[in-house]
Amino acid sequence: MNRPGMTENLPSIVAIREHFRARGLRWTPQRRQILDVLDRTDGHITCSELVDQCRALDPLTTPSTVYRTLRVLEELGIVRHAHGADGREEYHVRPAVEHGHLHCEACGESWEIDEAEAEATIRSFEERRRFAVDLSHLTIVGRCAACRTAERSGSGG
Amino acid sequence: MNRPGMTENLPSIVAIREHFRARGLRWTPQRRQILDVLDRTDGHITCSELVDQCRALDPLTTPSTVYRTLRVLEELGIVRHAHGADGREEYHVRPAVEHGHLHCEACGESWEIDEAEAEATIRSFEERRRFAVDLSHLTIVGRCAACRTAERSGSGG
DNA sequence: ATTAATGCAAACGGTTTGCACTACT
DNA sequence: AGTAGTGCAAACCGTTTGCATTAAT
Repeated sequence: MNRPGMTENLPSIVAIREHFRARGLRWTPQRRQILDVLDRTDGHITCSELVDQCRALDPLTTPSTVYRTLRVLEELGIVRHAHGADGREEYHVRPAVEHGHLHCEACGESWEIDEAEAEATIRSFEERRRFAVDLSHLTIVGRCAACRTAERSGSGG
Repeated sequence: MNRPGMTENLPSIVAIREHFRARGLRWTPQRRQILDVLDRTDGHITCSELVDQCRALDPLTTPSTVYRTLRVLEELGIVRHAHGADGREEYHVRPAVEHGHLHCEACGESWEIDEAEAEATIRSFEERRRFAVDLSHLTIVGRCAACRTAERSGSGG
């Protein structure tokens, strides 16, 4: 999560505002609000989480506005969406470095996969198939070390 | 796709019927029909595709029955579900060998990834994180060789 | 006869849309 | 003033559920 006043994941709000205006898009309080929430978001967020968090700041927040804004932000390249392990739409705050996710199907925890970590994967598909893996869309599901250990010791449930 | 009379992906229908009965579950024409469609399916199928195909055989097919049967089949270990690149539920006909999918975000085509092909991926996460990749749940999204070539020659969209 | 499974129709949750209104530019 | 964006409510799509009925055992 970004520290207040620091934008690690997002270009500065000011830069984004200019980005909007340059395209003839308007800068509204709702959009600003959404960007504020995204700026505080670490990694990814689902649409409904975003709606909820915006509602915490402004109870009048409407889902349709959030969804529409998200689409605009994606067109501008500021966020990207992918589908999480449960099939829901997840928006990634566009990170300085693209990354994927590792998701444990036992405990539900997830972790980021950076390019270094995905290197073997990316390279193997590049070499075998000339297939360019989209790291930001990569979600690898399986079982994490902790859960595997727990399974081994616990009663096999 | 299986040739008629050959069941490569599924245990034989007879075996499955016994599987059902052994558990006190009932063998109905609807279930048989669903299994027939699954048996002809190569790799994976979405629920609605399955409903459609069943309807082609029997127009009276009801979605709820299909969804419910799919859940039972998953409990019996006969199929597995995952989420495709678009977030929809996809059922994999349980294959002799588990596999994942490679999905091209440009042309929408997809291919199977067998264990040999996923080896680098599986091993790298095992080694770095002790994370056991669930190959049958793996969907790697990116751009295939053909689309990359097309992009290079065509007008950069 | 027993009780699991079906079919229907309604509910559901996430997402999208049409439209009149608001407000940024 | 002009037009993009908002808010609302209704539509939508895939999926799930409750319940009375049907049918496999």
